[in-house]
Amino acid sequence: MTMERGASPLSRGRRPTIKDVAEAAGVSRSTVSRALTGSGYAADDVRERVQRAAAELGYVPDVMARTLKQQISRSIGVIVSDLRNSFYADLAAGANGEARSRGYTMVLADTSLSADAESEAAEAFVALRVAGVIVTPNSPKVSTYLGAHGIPVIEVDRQFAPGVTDGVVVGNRVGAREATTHLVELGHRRIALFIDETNWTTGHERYQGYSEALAMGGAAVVPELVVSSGWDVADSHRRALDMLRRPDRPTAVFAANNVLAEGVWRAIAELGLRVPEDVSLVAFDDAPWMSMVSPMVTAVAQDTMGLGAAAVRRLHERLDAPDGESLTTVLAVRLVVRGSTGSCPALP
Amino acid sequence: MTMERGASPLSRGRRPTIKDVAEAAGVSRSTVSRALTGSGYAADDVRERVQRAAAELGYVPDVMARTLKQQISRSIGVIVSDLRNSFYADLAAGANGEARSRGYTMVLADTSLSADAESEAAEAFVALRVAGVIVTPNSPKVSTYLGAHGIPVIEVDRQFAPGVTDGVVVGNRVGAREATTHLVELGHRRIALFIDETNWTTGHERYQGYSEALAMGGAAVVPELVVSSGWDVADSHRRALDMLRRPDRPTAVFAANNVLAEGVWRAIAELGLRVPEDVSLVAFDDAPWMSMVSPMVTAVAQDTMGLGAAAVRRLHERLDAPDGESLTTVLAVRLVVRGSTGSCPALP
DNA sequence: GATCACTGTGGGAACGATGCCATATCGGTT
DNA sequence: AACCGATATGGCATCGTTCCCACAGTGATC
Repeated sequence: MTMERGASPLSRGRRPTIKDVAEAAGVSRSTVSRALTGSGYAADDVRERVQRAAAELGYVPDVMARTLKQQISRSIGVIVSDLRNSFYADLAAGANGEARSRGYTMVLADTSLSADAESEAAEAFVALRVAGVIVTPNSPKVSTYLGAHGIPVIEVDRQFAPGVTDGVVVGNRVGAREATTHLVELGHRRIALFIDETNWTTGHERYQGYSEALAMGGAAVVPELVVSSGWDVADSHRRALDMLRRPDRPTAVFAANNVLAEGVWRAIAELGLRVPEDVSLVAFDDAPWMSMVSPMVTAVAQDTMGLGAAAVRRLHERLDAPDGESLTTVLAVRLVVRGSTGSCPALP
Repeated sequence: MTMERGASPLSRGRRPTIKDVAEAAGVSRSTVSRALTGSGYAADDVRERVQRAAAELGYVPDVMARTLKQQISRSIGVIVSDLRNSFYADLAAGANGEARSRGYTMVLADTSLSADAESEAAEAFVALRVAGVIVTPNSPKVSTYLGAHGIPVIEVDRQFAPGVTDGVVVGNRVGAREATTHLVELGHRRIALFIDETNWTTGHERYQGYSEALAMGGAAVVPELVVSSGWDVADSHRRALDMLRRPDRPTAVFAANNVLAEGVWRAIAELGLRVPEDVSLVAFDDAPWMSMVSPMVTAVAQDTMGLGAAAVRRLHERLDAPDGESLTTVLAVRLVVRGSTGSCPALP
């Protein structure tokens, strides 16, 4: 960033173009281009003169024009569901860092959980001719649409088209199994599951992990203990209240994402239940608040920034090898045991 | 990779251009442009034919080319300090929503608190020829640089160049005064201030508010109770430990942002102090965790998404009137009294 | 002294879209 | 019959950049 002084040549309306630099340096536009980008011949003295002229004029190449000519974009699109959720914010932060270090800019779209906004964003990215798109998809539509337009897509966190589209996800099944097994080992058998949905991709896998762990503990899935409540604190809060008020309430709850965990936590607090004496809680995704509360919440921690960074890396591999086999990267998760999980109250 | 070479008309590799649409519809490029954008004459049947051809080809206009020709960009740059901090994430979410509703795309740069990254981002935005930039600045440099390049800047949350650059901030002084007055009214006099810095813009104003409230309560600022610890949880945590271990520890703490509040909260928990019996805490910026912990933290709540949205609105006003007087918008804050603040222990 | 390789530079055609201007057609008026 | 305004369309320059190609100069080799 070169700073300009007072009456800079910039301050008069029109932005300097390569032509202005060429005239100032007394060479042709071609030579300026070569001198500044470093591709092709340029005598040392000429190069220096051009660079000085460019600096004096405050010339900054127009990325639009360059991209138009080269037909190669240096920006990536990122579509996330909800920036206000720390998970997506961290994801975006991770993607941003990796993109920056590779000289890419990041165009971000927060869909606020709206399907329309997701499609809109995809269209905008096609129009912008981004090099690729990273998305936490809510349906297969985005990937299909972008794929049809020849834009590489990396599905993150959830993956609707494994084998067709690249993906970067975490070990959902293993993580959910570890979390639930942890509860089983503490003696719990009536373990509730709060989850957004159980049919697709990530939700399905977490449900599988939960169910496997129960089976290994000799218990079965009790349908009334499985709550599918979407991505909504209010709803999960209400349904947690209902469930925890019942006399045959579960002794432990596994909340499959940080939003649902928040609803459950609020319900527990509201009912004055003691954690973990009355009810244990374990969450998938270690949100910041979970280590602020008391007791701290046991959680399956994901390297969320790493997820974003890995997605950008995967995208670049894809750009380098457009026809390579599509790949799903699975990142490890880690169960962080904290105070919110304890022995089942029914047992000694 | 399977996705290419489907049955779609797109899959010839090359993306369809306006020329392809023109040929398919049997008209000229000009006519296509007029028919699709709706500016200028186009017979109904021709318009329809063109639209159908465009739809069939999956034609999406190239924003780059359009922008280059029109010299008017429909994207804005947003520079925030740290997306992982809920404050900045909410700000970005607010800006994104408002931008989307106005048909703008958002290019986001997270500087990770690095000054270099801030400059880099500014440069990238000049190169991208964005319509304007919204920034939570860490120095006056960004605004100066972008201003010199004729790019409108809106400074958000902090403002280094009031009267020169537009700004959108909150009532820092009033908010800090209310927070501190609340403590004073509860009988506190030894009130510590944790703040990032006290010399510029937002930090200075919050310090002023704190100091005014103390004065109104008949107390003076005690330098050793004012901790400037930057944007760093670890540092504020350590210094809070030091301060709260002393026998003459403060009876209340005002943490001037959510990061510092986190450090203080952790220190309080670590020392086993009771809140608010042993020490009261009030924070500036109501982060999500503050209503999850027990007791909940009294905080000065800002409409953070509103801040981002207001910045985008201000930017558009600026674009409509490039030479208008520069303006600083001040958004109201609201003290949310919760359980973390109580009567001073020394008094009855 | 002709040929060649190499260095260095400029001219000009793209890239994909827009929008000014010229032109064409047509019903209606002078 | 000439002219008009309105409607409708195409031709072409243009935005800022890159990069292919032509060309000029310079030594060195045959």
